[in-house]
Amino acid sequence: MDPRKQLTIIKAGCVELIPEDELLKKLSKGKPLKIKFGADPSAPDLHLGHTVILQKLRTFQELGHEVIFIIGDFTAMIGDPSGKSETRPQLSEKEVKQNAETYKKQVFKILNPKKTKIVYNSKWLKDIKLADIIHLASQYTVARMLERDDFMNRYEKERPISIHEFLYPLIQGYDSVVVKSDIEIGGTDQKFNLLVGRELQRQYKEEPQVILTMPILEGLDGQKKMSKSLNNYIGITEPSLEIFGKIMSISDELMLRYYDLVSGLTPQRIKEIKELIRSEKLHPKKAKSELAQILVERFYSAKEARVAAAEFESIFKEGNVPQDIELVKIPKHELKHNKIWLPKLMLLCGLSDSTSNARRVIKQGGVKVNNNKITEEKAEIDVSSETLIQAGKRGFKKVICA
RNA sequence: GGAGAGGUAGCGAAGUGGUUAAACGCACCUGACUGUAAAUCAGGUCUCUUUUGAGUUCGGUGGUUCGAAUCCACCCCUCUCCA
Repeated sequence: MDPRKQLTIIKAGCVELIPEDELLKKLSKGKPLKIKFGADPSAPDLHLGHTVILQKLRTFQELGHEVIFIIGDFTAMIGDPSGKSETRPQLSEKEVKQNAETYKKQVFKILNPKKTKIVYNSKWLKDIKLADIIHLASQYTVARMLERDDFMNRYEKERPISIHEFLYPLIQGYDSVVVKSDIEIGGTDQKFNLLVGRELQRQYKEEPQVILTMPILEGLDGQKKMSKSLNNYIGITEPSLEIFGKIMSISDELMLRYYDLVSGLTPQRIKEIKELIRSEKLHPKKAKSELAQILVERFYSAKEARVAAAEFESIFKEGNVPQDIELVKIPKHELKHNKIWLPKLMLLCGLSDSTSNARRVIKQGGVKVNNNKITEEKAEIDVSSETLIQAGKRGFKKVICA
């Protein structure tokens, strides 16, 4: 494809492309480019936030380029401090390996395996010599390290910065040298690291990579970045109804942001949708439902998306209960004359973390048993036959004695 | 190595001997209203206890005291300045 056309497609939705003219030059060579993406396997499951970049990588693949997917199994042991104002705990080798496997499996929900090369950076890092590291470290100064936002912030706020954290950008950059990447892509919080890679390639007499940063997706709260540890994420392996429901619960404002970043629609189409909402020709709830369907379709199928949408309506509009509810078996020894104290039951089937909490929720009117609201915390429930327990808007469990 | 500052519940931050399970803000949960949106209002947020109550919390360990997050000792951790 014409390099200029490619450039336009590549630029869509990205925050920065540094430098643009170099990319155009690389594209003009007419050869497939190596697109580097480094994943930190400390987060075992992929979520919607990761897909912002993965979709872009896929676009590259569709344009005929090759993705080098680096699993930072070695660097994970350092723990990139990006976006966090504190040192991350170091992971054990075993944890890292497990997480890396999960990653590998999930990534191909989006990427084309034929155009993806997965590599572990421990391959070239595990035997690296101290002398090499010293040489590498000599390429950068402390002052330049402190240019990085989160280092500077922590420095100013008198928060600890460990020396080994300085190694992270250096080693990540060294990966670029090793794989001879043409382009490296990352979130905006990775800008510094990506630039270090570019710089190092230059020092090691390689052609410097172009860097491309993508926006960071906000989590369900609309404030902080989406991450598993903040529990504000939508996992791509979550059940379809769960994904659907989570999208429906985000704010309208956030929905527009998600349209921009993860809908995969063309910029013109997104603009149209925004305009329709603004002029009240399209109800925000409808727009949200459409977005939810797009996403379920992406991770499952069109059919699954329709089913999820229908079921969602059935549950929340008509007050029905979901089709598939986990059935929890209650051991006999917990029962007295087939009955069990409700808070205890909620604890056993996972609707509450403690009986204290269960009691609170009951008192607040958030619990239904077989569709009858129970506000008496002393309630004893007969579980000799299958019984439906609801806690809050989303907690559904069926219980029966084993 | 020397001098100083600091470590309180998910986070931020009060509290400097007793009515403090610990103010306040954020976050989160439940209910009302809705579109499972936002805004708003009401209630809640250590654990156990089927009401009464109990137990464990304020970096760690000991101590003083009728009584400690608050006082003392030692230890661990963080930051700043000096070397």
